[in-house]
Amino acid sequence: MATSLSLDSEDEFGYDLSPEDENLLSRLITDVAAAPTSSSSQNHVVAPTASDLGIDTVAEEESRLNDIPTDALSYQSSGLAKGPLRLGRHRGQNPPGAPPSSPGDVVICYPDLSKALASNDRLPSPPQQAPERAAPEETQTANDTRSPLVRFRSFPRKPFGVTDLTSGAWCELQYFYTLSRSPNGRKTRTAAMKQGTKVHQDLEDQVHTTVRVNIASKEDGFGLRIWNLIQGLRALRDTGMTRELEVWGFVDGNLVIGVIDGLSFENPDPNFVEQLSQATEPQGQPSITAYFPSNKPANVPQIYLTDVKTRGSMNALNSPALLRPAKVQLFLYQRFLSEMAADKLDYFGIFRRYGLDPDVPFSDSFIAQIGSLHDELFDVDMSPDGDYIPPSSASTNGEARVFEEPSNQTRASTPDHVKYRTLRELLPLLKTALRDTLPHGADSVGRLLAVEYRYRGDGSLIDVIVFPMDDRALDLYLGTTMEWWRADREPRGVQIEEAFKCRTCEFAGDCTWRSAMDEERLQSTRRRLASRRKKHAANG
DNA sequence: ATTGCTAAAGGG
Repeated sequence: MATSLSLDSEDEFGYDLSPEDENLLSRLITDVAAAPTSSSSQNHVVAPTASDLGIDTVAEEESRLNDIPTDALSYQSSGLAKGPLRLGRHRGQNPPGAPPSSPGDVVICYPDLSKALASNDRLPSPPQQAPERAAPEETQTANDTRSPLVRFRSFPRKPFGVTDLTSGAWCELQYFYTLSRSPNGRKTRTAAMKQGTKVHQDLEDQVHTTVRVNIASKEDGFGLRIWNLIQGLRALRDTGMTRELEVWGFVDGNLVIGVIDGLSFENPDPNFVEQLSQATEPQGQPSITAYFPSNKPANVPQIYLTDVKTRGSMNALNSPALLRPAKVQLFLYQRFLSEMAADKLDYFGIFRRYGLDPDVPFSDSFIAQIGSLHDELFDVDMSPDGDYIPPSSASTNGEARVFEEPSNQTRASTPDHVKYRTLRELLPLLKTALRDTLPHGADSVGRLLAVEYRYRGDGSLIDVIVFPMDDRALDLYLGTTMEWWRADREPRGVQIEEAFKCRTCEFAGDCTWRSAMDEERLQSTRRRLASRRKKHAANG
């Protein structure tokens, strides 16, 4: 095809892919399959009729705080909950301890976990600790022989994010430097990134409003994330679209977290369908999206995934190098959501990875707060005749006796009524929401993916790039990118054709890649010259 | 008004 990955045939950069693999990999770069679609659909600002609450993410996830006595840290944190935009009525009050936040008047107030984090995780050593004879494991950050996977993404550290897996599509070495050299293992935020965050926030605010929820345990925290997911799925089903939906999946047995920018029932490019069927895997069962008359794709409503990228100029040009990480990103989202829709996700594996006990009851405070947002949490109204049903089953293990004090007004709903008290009990509700919104399993998840380029100035739509899901390309990419995470090989720098990336890289100064590359080329040239000399000698 | 801190992604 037009451009290969520019893998040098002499393997100068350490690649040793088969021609077929090489071809597949190159598709990641070159397959800008669709011409940019018109921007006619750019004002589909969804009126947030808003029966639903989508609760935004939580400051939890500090499962790594495990080795620190949690009481010493006074593990009292909070997360953000998002509610409908126009919320005429308020059900219930904020529970005691909760700030007087109301939808529309959003209070963003994160707990200060920095000390807890610093002492346990990211920093090589606690600052107050004497430098004398520091633990050898803590000091040798430069020549640490452990794999990046073990060093940076194993318990009690946070799991993989989709970003972890896509960053290598830009430059593996840059990401490795980010992980190992940056203070918190993350990239320095640029002004462009901050603006991009704001554009994303503005978009999300069109469908959600923030409410704050207090978190008293890590189980609370993950419970909130599940509630968020449920509410996001319902918003998708009820309004046709939602934003910032969290998805989970496993790659090589590793948990990976992702957040899908946009989900909608609207096909990003209806004319693309025929081409799409050719891109799906030929073997295996014929996809329902195939063009055979018997399996009309139009009969199955599908939700389509979008990722928003903001640009600094209205006439932003898109190079394949820029698109490649976004493709991997959307491929991963597509796969994860498909697997969740097909009920193939191992939720208890997720709990295990986070060190969560699926049977630990949510905190009283958390239940009260969620209960004020979701009536369904309680089964008060669920009995057919409206009678109060004693929680006989619930009290069998004694867990129902959480409130022993007489309940006051805000605790009118006793835990006896609570239907979803634990992560385990919450799971069926999530599975139901997945079935309701994606009733055809993986076939409910569209295989057409879109990158939406928006102008950072005002968020207006610049361009949309549409491309099909490509499982083989994703598998191939994951296979190669996991190699360096496992330390089966060194992380690679950019190809020489993409050296422009180094211009904006904060590690360019002491990056060894270029000199190493020069050295390799030098030796390669020497080899070539040597063999040529031999040849000459033989001939002459 | 904007920044840092949890999340992930944020841009190039």
